[in-house]
Amino acid sequence: MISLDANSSPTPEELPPEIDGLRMTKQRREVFSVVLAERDHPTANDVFSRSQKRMPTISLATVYNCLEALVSHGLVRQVNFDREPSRYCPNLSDHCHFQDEKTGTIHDVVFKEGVNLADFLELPQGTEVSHLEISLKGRIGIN
Amino acid sequence: MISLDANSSPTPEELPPEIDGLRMTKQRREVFSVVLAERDHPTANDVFSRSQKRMPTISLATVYNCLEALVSHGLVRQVNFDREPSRYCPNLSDHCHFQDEKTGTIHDVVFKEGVNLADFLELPQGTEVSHLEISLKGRIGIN
DNA sequence: CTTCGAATTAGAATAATTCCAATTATTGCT
DNA sequence: AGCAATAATTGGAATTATTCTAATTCGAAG
Repeated sequence: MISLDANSSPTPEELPPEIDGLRMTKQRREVFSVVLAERDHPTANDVFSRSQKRMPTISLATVYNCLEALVSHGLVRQVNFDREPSRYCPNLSDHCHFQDEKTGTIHDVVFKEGVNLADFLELPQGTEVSHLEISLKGRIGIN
Repeated sequence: MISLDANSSPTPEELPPEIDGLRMTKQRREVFSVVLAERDHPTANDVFSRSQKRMPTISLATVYNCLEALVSHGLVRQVNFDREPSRYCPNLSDHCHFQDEKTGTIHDVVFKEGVNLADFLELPQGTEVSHLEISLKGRIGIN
């Protein structure tokens, strides 16, 4: 299991050759380590420019490919706000996202203990939810 | 107040010359009536082609302008699913959206009675939520 | 009727993302 | 190890929803 400890994220070299059945190529390790390192919900472009520091030959298409691979294998979450560019989040715990309207910064927001979807939504019986995204926007009171 | 009755939506001519301080031009009335008429969460393009039936000279840019005006005046809601084209929804009651993965169809999902955001989210105190979007994807059980 | 700001229009521009075809890397086999 | 088959990477072109621009038209107010 990959550490989600804020103070020590793995370097690309520290990542194993395979995670959850996903072959970790050099580029995927680089991209994954970038997403793990700064948990600031970077866009694909952000990931691209950060990756280029260590791996100047990586291409933007590859960054998109790697992110897509990581997302579809459940190692990274894709975060969308309206029509803004997608962002990427390595926090796999159940949470949603709040965007500070002032700065654009995105914060993780966790659900209260024991909260369950079916508890607050009038879903038709038999509905299977495979994907849920909750996006909030507003201002943070305390600064 | 505009009727949200599914069986009788207003024709453009029936819409007043101003709603909520928004001047209702011919085009805005046309666009609004289209969104009110078929509550199937059309994209801007859908709205464009439907509007063209009655008003062949309307332009896509105008449809975007009108939708933006209606949205920013709170007469229509903009609905986003991942990176798909935005869709538009005239249902102003508190609800969220469920996309059937099989068909792509979007359904309104209402909250259970008396449910409140703060009840299930661990929001930092003083946070002001100005905008909330909940998007679900999955399969509908009963057919 | 004229004026003036707002709305509309067609088309160009933008920007995120995806596609494509060619190259390169990696795996599995013998 | 050598080789074939498969998968990943690459750069650049293509796509597509949306926004912008500049010119025209509309409509309300005087």
